[in-house]
Amino acid sequence: MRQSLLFTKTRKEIPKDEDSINAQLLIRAGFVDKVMAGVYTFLPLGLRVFKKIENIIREEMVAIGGQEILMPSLQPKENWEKTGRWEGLDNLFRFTSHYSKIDYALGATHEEIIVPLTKKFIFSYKDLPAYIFQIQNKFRDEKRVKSGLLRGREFFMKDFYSFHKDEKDLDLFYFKKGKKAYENVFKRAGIGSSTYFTFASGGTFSKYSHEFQTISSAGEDTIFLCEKCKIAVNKEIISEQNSCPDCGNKNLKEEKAVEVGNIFQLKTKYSIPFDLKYRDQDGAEKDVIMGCYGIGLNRLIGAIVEIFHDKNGIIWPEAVAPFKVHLLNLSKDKKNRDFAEKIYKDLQISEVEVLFDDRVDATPGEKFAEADLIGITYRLVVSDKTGSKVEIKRRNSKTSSLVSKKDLITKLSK
RNA sequence: CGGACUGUAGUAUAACGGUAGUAUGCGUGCUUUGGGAGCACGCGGCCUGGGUUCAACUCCCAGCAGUCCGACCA
Repeated sequence: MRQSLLFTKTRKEIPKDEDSINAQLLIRAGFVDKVMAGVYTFLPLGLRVFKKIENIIREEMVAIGGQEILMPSLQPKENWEKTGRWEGLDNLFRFTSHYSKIDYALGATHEEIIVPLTKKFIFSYKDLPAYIFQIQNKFRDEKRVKSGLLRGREFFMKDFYSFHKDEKDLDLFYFKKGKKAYENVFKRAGIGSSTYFTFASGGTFSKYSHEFQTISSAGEDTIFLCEKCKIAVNKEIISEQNSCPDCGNKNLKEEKAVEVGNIFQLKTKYSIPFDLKYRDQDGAEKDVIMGCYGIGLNRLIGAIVEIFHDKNGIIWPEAVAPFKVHLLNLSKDKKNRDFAEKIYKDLQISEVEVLFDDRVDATPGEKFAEADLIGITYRLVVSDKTGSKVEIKRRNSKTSSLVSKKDLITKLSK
């Protein structure tokens, strides 16, 4: 993409209505625009990051057997009444149609839709297990939005639901596959080393739910972690569980963290209200056992920015950067400009994602400052100084090197 | 939901009970080109409603909006 054609612009000034680092940098660099408190538009650069993350999550969900669907945000009141959450969930957005006077909910989560859905297809033990997920926007009437992208009123979530014939099968999937898939997602998104499998409250019929907490001072949760086992305990249950659940270590380290994922064993909590049953081999009718697994995409993006930035801007992990390389042409000389154009084309031919700062009216300082702010992993520079070579520098490195175009393409296209 | 603070050009800010200033941005022209470059000219603003006052952007009240703290977070 040519930067000269990008309709967004970067800003020098810190937005006065954002205190959090993630929102400040994402707005300044032109990844998102704030519409109102807790609601953001994804701009071209931000949407590319979003799609990178979305694809990582999708691949990992498909890898454990997930089948992707897309459920609606607009939902009927009756379904929510069946689970007692029409009144019971205080951050559910509810409203009445002006024409029909019918009540609706905006989906805060999708158990109320997916369980009636599976009731139309799951009848027998032969239909189980089933794994279904979606990546979709959620609405929650938060009493207080905060911390930029970390807690909003509308946000995207990957919600995955598993359906099992018994608790043993759920357990097996939950701990062996579900948990592993989440670890893969966070590892691929670049935050694996700072993310902890965390015991938390909220288990429906099981004692605990499990969260994936990534260490950050911007986090609203406090966790106590066992560095040896890479396991943590949320402060909310620390009085009943004050040691590492794995090794019994009582010397836990206190940290602030962002909850980037959460998995629950729902068991029969939603299958019973909707009467979701199956016929077992022995002819008996039994309740379907469920698990659910969520990852907030906006929050994950915000957490990544909180963790990876410096005073000049964002430092995206390569797998989620909007582009792999940021090519800057600093020269006005036609020969050098043509050389930069050639590199741009060759990178595209080699399928290397590239943002090309081809602007003629921007100064070198401006281009460097914007490149650092945007935070793309590799910065390439063509200028009067680089001659027939190209300067390459990683965003998180202080040093650069000069390479030939051929070596450059080879290095970047693998 | 309770509390605190804040609303001034696109953005970030200043001052003042009596003509609203600066930076940045945007437009035009010239100069400049390895860390948000320079000069000149131009464009553009007091959240909404009420009250006090001769006069309110300024003081008071309410509303709306935003941020932060707390509570809440299936």
